[in-house]
Amino acid sequence: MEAPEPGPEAGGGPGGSVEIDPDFEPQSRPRSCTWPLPRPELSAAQQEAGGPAAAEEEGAGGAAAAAGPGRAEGARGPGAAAARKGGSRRNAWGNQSYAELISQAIESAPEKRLTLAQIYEWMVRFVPYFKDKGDSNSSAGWKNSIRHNLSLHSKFIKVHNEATGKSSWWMLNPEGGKSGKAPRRRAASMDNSSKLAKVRGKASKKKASLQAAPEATADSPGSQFSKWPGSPSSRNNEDSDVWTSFRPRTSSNASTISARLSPIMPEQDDLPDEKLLPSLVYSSASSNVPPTVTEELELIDGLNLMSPSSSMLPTQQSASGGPVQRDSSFSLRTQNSAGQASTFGTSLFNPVDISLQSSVNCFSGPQTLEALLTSSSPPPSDVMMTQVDPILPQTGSRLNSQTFLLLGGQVTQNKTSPVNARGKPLAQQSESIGASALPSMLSVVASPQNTASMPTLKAQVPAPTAQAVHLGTQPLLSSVSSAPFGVNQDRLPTDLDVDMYMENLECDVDYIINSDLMDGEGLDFNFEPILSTPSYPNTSQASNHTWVPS
DNA sequence: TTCCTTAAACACG
DNA sequence: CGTGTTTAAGGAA
Repeated sequence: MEAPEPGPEAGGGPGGSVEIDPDFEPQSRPRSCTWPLPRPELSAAQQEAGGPAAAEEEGAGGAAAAAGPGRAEGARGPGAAAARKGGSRRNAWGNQSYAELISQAIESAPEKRLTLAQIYEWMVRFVPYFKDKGDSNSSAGWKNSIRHNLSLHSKFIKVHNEATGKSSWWMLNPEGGKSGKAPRRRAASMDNSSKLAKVRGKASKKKASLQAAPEATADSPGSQFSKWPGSPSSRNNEDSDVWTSFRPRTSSNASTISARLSPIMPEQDDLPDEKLLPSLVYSSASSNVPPTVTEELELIDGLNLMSPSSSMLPTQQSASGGPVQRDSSFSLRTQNSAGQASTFGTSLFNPVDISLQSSVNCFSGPQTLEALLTSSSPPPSDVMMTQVDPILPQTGSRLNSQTFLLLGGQVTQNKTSPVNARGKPLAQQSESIGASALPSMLSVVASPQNTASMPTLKAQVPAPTAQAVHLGTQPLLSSVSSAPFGVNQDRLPTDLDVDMYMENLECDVDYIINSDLMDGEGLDFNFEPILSTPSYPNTSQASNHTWVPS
C-alpha cells in the first residue's frame, strides 16, 4: 500500500536527480556543515563501490521499488542487486540499519537531538534512497520504521519538547543500549562510565487496553516528577515544566529504570534494586535531585547539556544570525538569513544550540535542562562556541572536567532566572556572566592544566560524570581548525589560551567519542568522520572519507 | 538464533 | 493526522 512510490526514484525522473550530493549541501555546508555529519552511508557505500553515487542510487532505486511491495522480501530482494556490487548493501540504502541511520542523524545535529520530523528530513536529505520519497506524501513505510526503531531501541531516548509544540526530541542514549537489549555492563567503575546500565526486563507483553498501569504511558508529562520536589536549585523555576520525560519504553531496557523510578515516586524508595540504582544514584548523590531527575540528568548529561541557564559562554553567533528563529527550526532552507547561511543544519535542528554542558553535579536543576532541552524557548540561544572539531588529535582524557565543573558550579549559582526582558535577554545575561565569571574560573583552571591542581574543586565535585564539557556547537563557525576560535576568542576571556579551547574541544571530542563510540562495540561507524576528518570536504561528501566501517 | 526490516494495530493530543 | 509504542512476521547473516 504505501508503496506507491512509484518509480520515481527508481527510474525515472530521478535519473537526473540522482546526486544528492549537490543537493544536500549546496553551498552551505562547505565548511560549516550543516549537519555536521557525515554522510550516512554514502561514504561507506561509495567506498566500497568506489564510485558512483549514481550507481548507488540506481541500485537503490530498484530496490526501493521492490521494497515497497513486498514486505520483508523486499528488503533483500534488492539486496541482491546491491550485492552484486561489493556485496554489501543490505538495504536499499546501504548497509546501515535504520537505527544506525537514525543515530547518525542525531549525531549530526548540533545538539544531538532531533525531532521525528527532522529525522525524516535528514533521511531524505542524506540518504539517497529516501531522497525521493521524503517529503510529504506517502509516508512510506520507512517512516514507520524509523518510528519503530526509535521506540524500540534503548539507544534512543525521547526528551520532551514542548516549546515547539512539536514532538519530542530524540537523542542518543549515551550508553544506550545499543539494540533493544543487552544490558551490557554496568558501570562498575566510578569514573564516569557508569551511566545507566539498563537492564532490559522485557516483561512486556501485552498492554491490553487499559489496565496498564499509569506508568505505561509515561506520556504524562512530568506530572509526577516533572517538578520533582525540592528543587535544589530552587533559584529559578519560572519555567519549570516538564522537561525531559524519559520514555519508559516499557518493555525495553529503559523501562527498567524508568519503570522503577519514574513511575512514581521519586522518593527514595527507588533503591530497591541494587543494581541499577547505584549507578544512577551516584550522580545525584551529591545533590538532592530525585532519582528521576538524576536519571535524566545522567542521560542528558551524557549527551550534552549545559549547565545552568546561565552558564553559557559568550557567543557570537547571535550577532550574525541575529535573531535566530528558534522555532523555525524547520525551515531547512534558511540560508537566507543574513548571510549566515548556517545552513539548515542549524535551522533544522534548532537554532538554539546551547552550549556548555555541565555535569550532573551542577545539578543545575531540571529547569535548566529543561530549558536547554526544550531549548526553544528561553535558552541562550545564541551561545555557542566551539564545536567539535575534527581535528584534535589526541584525546585529552578528561581533565576538563574540572574546568567545566568550575564553570558549572559557579555559574550555577550566579544564575538565576532573570527571565527575559526583551527577547532574549538570556543571551545577554549569559554573556555578561560568561564574560565576567567565566574568565576567572577559566583562568584558574587553565593554569593548572592538570587535575592535580585543583583538589579542592575536585573534591567538591564527585565528578564522575564530569567528563563532558562540550561547549556549544555551532556549525557556523565550524571553524574547525582553521580559524576557529578567532571569533570566540574575542568574546572569551583572554585569559584562556588556545589551549583552553583545545581542551574544551578535546573534551568534546573525547566526550563524544566516549559517548558515541564508547562501547565501541558495534559502533564504529560513522560520525567518526567528523572527528577524523580533518578538513571538511565541503561538498565532497562523496569522495574521500575513508573511515571504514569495520 | 539473533538482528533487522516491514507492516500494522493501538493509544494519545 | 502525526507521534509513539508494541506486536507480529519474514528474511538474512
